[in-house]
Amino acid sequence: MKLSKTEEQVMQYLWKLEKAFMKDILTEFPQPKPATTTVATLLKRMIDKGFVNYNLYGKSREYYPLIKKTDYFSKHVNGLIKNFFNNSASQFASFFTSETNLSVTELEELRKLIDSQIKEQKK
Amino acid sequence: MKLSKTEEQVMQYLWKLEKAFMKDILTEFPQPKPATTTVATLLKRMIDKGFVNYNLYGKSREYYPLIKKTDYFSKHVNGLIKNFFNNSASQFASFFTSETNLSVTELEELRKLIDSQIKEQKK
DNA sequence: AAAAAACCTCTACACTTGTAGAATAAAATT
DNA sequence: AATTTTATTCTACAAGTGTAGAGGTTTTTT
Repeated sequence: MKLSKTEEQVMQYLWKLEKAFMKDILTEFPQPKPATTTVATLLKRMIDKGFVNYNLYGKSREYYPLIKKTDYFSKHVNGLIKNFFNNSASQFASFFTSETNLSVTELEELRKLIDSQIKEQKK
Repeated sequence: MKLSKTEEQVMQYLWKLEKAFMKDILTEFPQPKPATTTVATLLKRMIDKGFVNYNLYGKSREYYPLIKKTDYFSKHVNGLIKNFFNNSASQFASFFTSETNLSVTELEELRKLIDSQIKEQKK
């Protein structure tokens, strides 16, 4: 099961806030804010899909994500990789470095990261 | 305008084949193949969306993509980056290296690529 | 030429998504 | 306590998607 674009947006807020009441979520939305009922519908759907749950405090619900952002995201990226690069992450990586416009600084940072990854894995 | 998941699949075949008659596209699909009419519908929608066009050879159409895979893909990835990493490609990159499981060899390859990118940009 | 296969458009239909009003209940404010 | 605000569920509806049949035309095969 997958979240739709807008549901993903709500998810982002939940990941950011960790726990949130309806009100908090609405606060996060930029103008023009959607109707409360819209967000309520989304949350309900997300609960149905198993991505969100809530705790009851008295009678108000404090919503929280059931999946970690990184987990959700890896699945996402892996789907992308599978879809576009015949499942080759390295092919994707090479595409990525050449096609997104990272600055030299960012590239150097990235190289540093890769180096530490390599060291990590060689252990 | 965006392609749906299945349309993307057809697009993949078109990118691979470069040009293709209906028959060629159907051949690409793994079992169980969709009905011809299904693919026809998809192609029509893709034409409407402006992603595909065709040449007439006698009375049969040879379909071809109007957008390059890399172009389509960068848009895609950039959307992803915007969505998940507040528009920071480097943040995405760092996530990417740590969360996808690239082997040491692949990482080293990637580092090589980055190095040449850096050189490229410093010119 | 007759039959079979291929292909295109139209139509259809169920499911998902974006969006929100109506109705209701509960909570907060005056 | 009365009013206003907030939250929740139901209902709704248009647009998009996955899937394919019916009908018509063309091309290929027998």
